[in-house]
Order: sequence, then C-alpha cells, then structure tokens
Amino acid sequence: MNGSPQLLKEFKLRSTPSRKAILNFFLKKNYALAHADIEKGIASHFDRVTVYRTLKTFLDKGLIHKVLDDEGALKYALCTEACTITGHHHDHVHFKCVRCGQTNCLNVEVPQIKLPKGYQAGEINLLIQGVCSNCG
Amino acid sequence: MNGSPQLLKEFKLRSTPSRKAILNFFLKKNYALAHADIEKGIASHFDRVTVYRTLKTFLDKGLIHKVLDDEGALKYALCTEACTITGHHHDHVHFKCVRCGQTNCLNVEVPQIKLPKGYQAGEINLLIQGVCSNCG
DNA sequence: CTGTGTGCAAACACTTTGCAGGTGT
DNA sequence: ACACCTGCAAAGTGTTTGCACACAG
Repeated sequence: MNGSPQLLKEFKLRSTPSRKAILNFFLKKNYALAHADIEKGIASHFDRVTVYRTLKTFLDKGLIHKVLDDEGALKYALCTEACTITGHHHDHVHFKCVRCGQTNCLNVEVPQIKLPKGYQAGEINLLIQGVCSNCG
Repeated sequence: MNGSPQLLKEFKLRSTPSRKAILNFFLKKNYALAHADIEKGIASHFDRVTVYRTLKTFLDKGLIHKVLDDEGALKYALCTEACTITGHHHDHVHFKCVRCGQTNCLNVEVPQIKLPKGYQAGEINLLIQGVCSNCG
C-alpha cells in the first residue's frame, strides 16, 4: 500500500516527506481530491503552499490530472497506469455524487463524439453528477 | 438584437439596467462567459458584486447555466430555447478552443453513457478542448 | 556540494455578506 | 408603497510569489 517512493522515482521526482504523504493520500483515497481535502486529510501537517506546489509538480510531471467540478474548485485525481509521461489518456468518465460529494473516476470510456466540421478535439472531460452506488 | 426586456419579463425578473446590460452581453457574445469577461466587456460600469448577484439570479431562474472550465473559474452560458423554468436540457457539448480561449455550446448531444450498476445520472457536463473552426 | 523543496509572510484574485439608500412595478 | 436591486465596504476563501533555510541526491 505504500508504493509512493518508487512512483516518485519513476517520475523523476525527489522523494520528500510531503510528496510521499500526498501521494500516499491519493493512493489511499481513490477518488478525486481538492486541495482542501488534502490539507485536512493528511495527518502530519504541511504548509498550504507546499500542497499547492506539490500538486502543481505532480500535474506537470503527469502523476495526476485535473478533474472538473461545478463548484469552481479544481480537483485532482491520480492517473492510472494508462498514463505515461509521453501520453495521457483521461478520456474516462468522472462521476460526482450529489449526496456524498465524492468524485470518482469510472472505468467507462467517453464515446466518440462527432464534432462539427473544422473542430479538432483534444482533451475531453466528462463529468456526470448524480447518485452513486453507495448512496443510491 | 435587444430582446432582453422581454426575456427578463418572461422569467419574472425586474427589468433593471444591469440585468439588461448583462443579458444583452450574453446575447451578443454567444459563447460562455466568465465573470471577468462580463465585467470587462460591458461598456457601462457595474459593480463586481452586482455582476455576481445578477449571475446568481440568472442561474437560479434558469436563464443561464454553468459551463465547466479547467482553469478553476466558472463560466456561464445562455440557456437555449430548450430550457424552460421547469426543466433544463444542457446535455450538449461544450467546446473550448485552446487557441482563442472561447468556449462554445455546440449543437451536439451528449451520447447515452451506460454507467455501472447502481449509478444514477443527473446533470451531465461534457467539455472538449481543442481547436475550433475559426482557429483551425 | 548543488540544486531543489519547504515554510513563513505577504500579496493577489475571487466570491460572499451586511447594510444603507435607490429603483421598478 | 413596497419589495427588491444596487453600490460600497469589509470579510472570507482560494491561490501565487519572494525569500531564507533545510534537505535529497
């Protein structure tokens, strides 16, 4: 359950306490997390700023990806094995439960969407809000 | 090109300068707008707070709907005729151009997505980022 | 040892709330 | 006349930046 040092090494990042802790937190909770969730959720205290910077670093290096949210606050989720440094595959569905508030990455692919002439699709984000299987 | 008073009346809102101006701005620009776009884009000056409250009012009454964005700042777009006070139909695709930054509502429906057992879908938001027909 | 990460302080940006006065119907 | 809108001020929240020190490699 604690593969964070290896993972950090794999992504060419130094192994520091805050990074290990935050990465472990992502590994433990397997749903999308906002900055605030992380700051509150980790036992040992880290500076707000450190959390922000660590998230940004992870984002740059491709360990995590953004998850859209309709409340303005960005969330982040761990990339799966499908994501490498070279290419990202986040074309899966994110589901936000309106009861418990958790946002999960569903293992459902986003269907092909045909766009009007002239449009080139790049990154796709699909957020479905509803009631999850736990709360249903 | 100036149907805002009627529209306001239709949604049981008082016709005030700020509301008319903001609604007209939405009518003129037919893409998704963030709060900042509105504040900068309108000739006559309105207080930040007024813009926030007007947007919230429009949102409550169903004139506009939220559009997700990956930069943390929420955007809003006019509801189409399909949206009434009783029911909303925002299950269309939003397209954000990475070149010009504009977010448009495409007239493309979000395909049916089959969710894992126990999940009930409510609101759906689909944001595609790429290059639009103007910038391509 | 060297370059990078961390914490602290402060600045900055975004959004909400309270209140007094003005405006639409 | 009355309820609701608006502007101002201020507070609350989220995020970024600068700098000195500490730490990983």
